[in-house]
Amino acid sequence: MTAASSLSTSDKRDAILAAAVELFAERGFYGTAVPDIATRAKVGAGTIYRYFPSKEALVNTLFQHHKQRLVEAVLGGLDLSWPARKVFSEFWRRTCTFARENPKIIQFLELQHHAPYLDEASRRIEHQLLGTATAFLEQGIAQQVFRDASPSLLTAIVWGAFRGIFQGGCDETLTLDDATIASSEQCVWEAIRR
Amino acid sequence: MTAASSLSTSDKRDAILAAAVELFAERGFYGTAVPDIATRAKVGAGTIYRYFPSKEALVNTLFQHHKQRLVEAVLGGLDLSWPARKVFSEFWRRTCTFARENPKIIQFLELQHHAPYLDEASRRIEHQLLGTATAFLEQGIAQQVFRDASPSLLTAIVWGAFRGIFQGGCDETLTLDDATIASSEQCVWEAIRR
Amino acid sequence: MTAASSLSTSDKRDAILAAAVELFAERGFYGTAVPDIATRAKVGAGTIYRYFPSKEALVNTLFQHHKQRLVEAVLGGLDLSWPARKVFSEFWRRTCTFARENPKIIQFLELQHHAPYLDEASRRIEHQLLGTATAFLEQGIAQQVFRDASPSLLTAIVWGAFRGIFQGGCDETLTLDDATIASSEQCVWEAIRR
Amino acid sequence: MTAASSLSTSDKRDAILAAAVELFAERGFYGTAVPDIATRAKVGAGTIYRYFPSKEALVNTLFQHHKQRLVEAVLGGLDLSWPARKVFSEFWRRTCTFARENPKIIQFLELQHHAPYLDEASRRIEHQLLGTATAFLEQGIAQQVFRDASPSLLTAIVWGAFRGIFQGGCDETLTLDDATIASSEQCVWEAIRR
DNA sequence: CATGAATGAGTTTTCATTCAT
DNA sequence: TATGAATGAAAACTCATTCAT
Repeated sequence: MTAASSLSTSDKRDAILAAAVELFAERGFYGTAVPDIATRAKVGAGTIYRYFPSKEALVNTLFQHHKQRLVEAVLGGLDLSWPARKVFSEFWRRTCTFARENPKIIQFLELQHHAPYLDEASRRIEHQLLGTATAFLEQGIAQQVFRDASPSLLTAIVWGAFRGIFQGGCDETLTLDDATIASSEQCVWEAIRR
Repeated sequence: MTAASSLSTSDKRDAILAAAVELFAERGFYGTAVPDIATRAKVGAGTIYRYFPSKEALVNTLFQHHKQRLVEAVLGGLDLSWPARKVFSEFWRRTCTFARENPKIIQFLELQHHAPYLDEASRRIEHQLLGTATAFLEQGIAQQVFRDASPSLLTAIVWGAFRGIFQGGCDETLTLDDATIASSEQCVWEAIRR
Repeated sequence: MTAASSLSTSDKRDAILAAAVELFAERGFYGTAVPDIATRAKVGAGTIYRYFPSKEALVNTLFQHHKQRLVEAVLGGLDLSWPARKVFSEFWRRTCTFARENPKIIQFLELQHHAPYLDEASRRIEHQLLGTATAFLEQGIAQQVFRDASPSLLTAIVWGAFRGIFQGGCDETLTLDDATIASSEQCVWEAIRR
Repeated sequence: MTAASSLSTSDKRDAILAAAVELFAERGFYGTAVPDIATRAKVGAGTIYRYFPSKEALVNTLFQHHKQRLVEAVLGGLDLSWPARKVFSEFWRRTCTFARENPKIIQFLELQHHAPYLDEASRRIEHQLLGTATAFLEQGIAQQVFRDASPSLLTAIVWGAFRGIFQGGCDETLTLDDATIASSEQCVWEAIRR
C-alpha cells in the first residue's frame, strides 16, 4: 500500500472528530447515530471504536478539545492588567472572530451545555472561561470601571448577549461582519460599564 | 371512591403534559423515552397515545401551549405607545418573573429552538415574540430612543442576555430575586438605549 | 329509558357479529382490531367482552354460525336420491345464489380456512359440507355418472372452481348473474361427469 | 474457520427469505412477527433490517420473486400457437409440478392475494399470468376450441380448480401424484373445451 | 490496524383485554 | 348491563457496540 492510498492513523482520528463535531452541532448528541459519523468521516463504523471507547467518550473528547481551543483563542496572550476597556474589546473581537471562523464548533459547544453525558473533565473546563471572566469583572467592579452588580450577572449578560448574536448569525437574521461586531461590542460594553 | 383517589380524564392529560415538559427540559426530546414520561406521570405507557398521536405531537402541543402562555404573560396588555423605557421595563420584569415562576418551561422552550421535529404551527408561534420585539425596537430606533443599530442585533442582545441570566438562575450561579432583575434591567437598557 | 333509545341485548350481539364478519372479511383476523369492531357495531369496546370471552371466541362463533347457514342453504331439503344432474344443478345454483347474496360471508369463511385460531368445533363443521359432497360423488362414481376419479379430487375441482368464480365476482372481473351461473354450472358439470 | 461454520452475506439474506416465505405461508402476513422470522432464519432481529427496509418491503420482495418464478416455470417456452390441447396440457402439468415441488410458495402466493400491503410492482406482476391465460382462452374461444363463455369465467374455473386441488394436497386429502395430475387435467379440460 | 455485517437491548407505537363508573 | 379510558405486553424498528475477517 502506498502512502497516497491510505490516511495515517492520526488523519483517521481527525476525520472522525471533524465529522462528529459537525453532526453533533447539526442534530445534537442523541440525534446523531455513530454509523452516520463513520459515513461522513469515510471510515468504517468499527474504526471509531479503535480511537474512542464509546460515543460518550467521543463527545467528551470533542468538547474538551474545542472548549480548550476557544479558551486559548479568547484568552491567549490577554493581559488582565491592561485597561478594562481594551481587555473587553479584545475579548469581544476574539470571541466573535472565533465564532465567525468556527460556527459549527460554537454551535456544538453551546448545544452540549450541561448535558448529562458530559464527564467531570468536561464540566471542569466548561467553567474555565467563566472563572477568568468573573475574575476580570470582579477586579473591574472593585476599580469602579464596571457597574456595582454581581460579577455572575455581568458574565451572564455578556456571554448571553454573545450567544444571542451568534445564534442570529446562524439563523441568518444577522450578519457577523466587522461592523456588526463593533456595534455589538459597544452595546455590550455599555451594559456592564459603570 | 373519594375524589382524591382518582384522576379525571383531563387530569391525566395534564399529568402527561407536566411530566413531559419536565423531562424534555431536563434531558431534551431525543433523550427522553416515552415510558419515562408515563412513569413520571403515573400512567401506563399506552395512555399517552390516547391523548397524543405521537411523541412529536406531544412535544409540539407542549411547545405551542407554553410559548403562547409566555407570549401572553410578556405582551398581554402591553401598549407599545407607552414610553419606550416603561415598555422595556415591563417587558423585562414580566419575562424575568415568568422565568422565575416557570423555570422548567423556559428551559423547555429554549431547548426546542429550531428543532427538526417542530411543526409549522410551532415554528410560526416561535416568531411571534420576536416580531413584536423587532417592531418595538424599530420604532424606538426611529425615535432615536435606541442605538442606531439593526433591530435584529438589539433583539439578539436583549433576548440573549435574558437567556444568559436565566441560565445563571438554573445553574444557581445567580439568584433571580427582585434586586437582580432590577439590576439586570438597568444593564440591558444601557446596552440598547442611545 | 324508552324502547326506542336502546337496542335489546340480542340486537347488540348481532351488531357485533355483523360488524366483525365484515371487518374480518375485509382485513383478516390479525388485521382487524377489536376496538374497530366495536366502533363499526356502535357499541363500547368492553361490550364485546360481555358477549364473547375473546377475539378468538368471536371469530369461532362467527365461523360456526355462518358455515352452518351455508350448509343449510346449500344442502337443506336436498335429496341425494334425486338424479345426480339435478342434485348438482341445485347445489350449484344454491351455492352461487348464497354467494351472490352474502358475498362478505363467503369471503370471511374462505379467509379463515385452516387458520390456527379456529377451534375444534369450527374445524369439525368445516368438513361437514365436504363430507356430504364426497358421499354424493362416491355414489355417483359407483353409478358411473361421474368420472372414475377420487371423490376428493372431484370435490376439490368443484369447490375450487366455485371459489375461483366467486373471487372473480369480488374482483369485478366477473358478474355473478344468472347467465354466468348457468354457464359455469355447465362447465363444472362437464368437469366431473363421465 | 471452515466453510460450514459461517454463512456468506447472500446466504443470510436467503435464510431470511426462506424463513419468511414459510411463516407467511403458515400464518399470514399480520400473523407473523418479525422476530419469529429472525429466529427461524437463525439471525438477529436487527439483521432483517439490514436487508429489507421494512416487513412490507420483505413481503413484496418475496411476492415478486416467487410470482416471477412461477410465471417462468409455467409459461417459459410455452408457444401459444401450439394446439390448444397441448398448451393446456403443458400448462397444467407445469403448474401442478411447480406446486408439488414448492407447496409453501404456492400457499404463500395465494394467501397474499389482493393484500393491502402489496405495492404497485407486486400488483402488476400478479396480473401477468392471468393476462396470458385470458389471451390464450380468447383465442381458443374464437377458434371454437373452447366453450363460448367469457374468458374470465374459464380462467376463474381453471385457476380455481388448480387451487382447490393444490389445497387438497396441503390438507392431505389428495396426493399430487402423476396419476392425479393427469386425471385432474382431463377433468378441467372437459370443463372448458367445447 | 481497519472494516462493516451482525447483533440485541432499547425505542416508539399498537391493541386485546380489564374494570371503575 | 354497558361503557370506554386505561393498561402493559408485544409489535415493528433503530442503533451503539462487537468481532470475524
